Amino acid sequence: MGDRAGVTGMQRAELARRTGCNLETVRYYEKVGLLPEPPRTASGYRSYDSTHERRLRFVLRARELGFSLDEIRELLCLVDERDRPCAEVRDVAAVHLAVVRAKIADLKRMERVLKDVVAQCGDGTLPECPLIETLFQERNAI
Amino acid sequence: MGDRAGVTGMQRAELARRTGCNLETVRYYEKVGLLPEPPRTASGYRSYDSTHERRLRFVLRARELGFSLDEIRELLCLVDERDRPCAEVRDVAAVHLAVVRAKIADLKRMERVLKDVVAQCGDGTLPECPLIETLFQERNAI
DNA sequence: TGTGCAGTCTGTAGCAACTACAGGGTCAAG
DNA sequence: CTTGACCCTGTAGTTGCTACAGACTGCACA
Repeated sequence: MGDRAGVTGMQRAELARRTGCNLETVRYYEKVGLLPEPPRTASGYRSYDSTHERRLRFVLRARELGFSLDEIRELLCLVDERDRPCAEVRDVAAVHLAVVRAKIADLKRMERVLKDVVAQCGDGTLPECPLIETLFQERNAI
Repeated sequence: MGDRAGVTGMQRAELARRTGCNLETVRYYEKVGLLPEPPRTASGYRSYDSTHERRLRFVLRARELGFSLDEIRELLCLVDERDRPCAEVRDVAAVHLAVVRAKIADLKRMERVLKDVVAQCGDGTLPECPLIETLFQERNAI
């Protein structure tokens, strides 16, 4: 409970711990404009609160879903505008979904070829390795 | 035919053109030790032949299959050793296959979530965007 | 009051795997 | 003899972090 509501005065390490984010990455996200610059204590230490935590969780979650930092920046703009961003957000996600699917297709092609050649190698006692032979063949023959 | 047998005295641009490799990448592969340093003309121009082309094709093809440059270096060592590398080559490929499969699994998880939230957004007229809400939720809830 | 240690700050350098210049040299055609 | 296309080198940029070095702060314990 106390863990969820209105926390203030967090230092970087605590924010990182609470979100599971790497310590340095927090500062990096601030540098590239994904997190707002937090207020500072008298001695210059960053002082985070729940809004920072919420925003960082958003970024981390979007990264888990494979969004690039540019895409996340775009999403955050839409979130901030609050105008009726649902259609635009959906479009960003749909584009990203297409990219993810293309990557899956790529990897599946790789997987198929690799599985085949590994199988052809059998117990590895062949004099001419079929895998090596495959790799010396033309590209685009996949 | 003339395109396949014993070509000599190729310049970088021709090697790149023949293999479909980016011009700068040829030099990069040489720098990181994936291609041997070719002989030079009197004025210092690189002069490639079919063996370079063959090796470059190997590298490019392995890259297409997602092997890292380190893995390719390892494969090329095994190719050069020629001792009976089939078993070792198969092991390198098997490890890589596992990595590829893990990536596919990752991307499929992303795809599932993205597909769901995009569908939830429907025609994009909802006041509270379900995609945004999802992104603000806990991590590891995928 | 001192001292030690953990935390924070900044800037910068490193990783993969390229890609793209800038600023010069070379070479063949017209 | 000039023009343009090629070649050379080294270095800087890309993406998304991660890890340091060197200095400062802040708190507990003796």
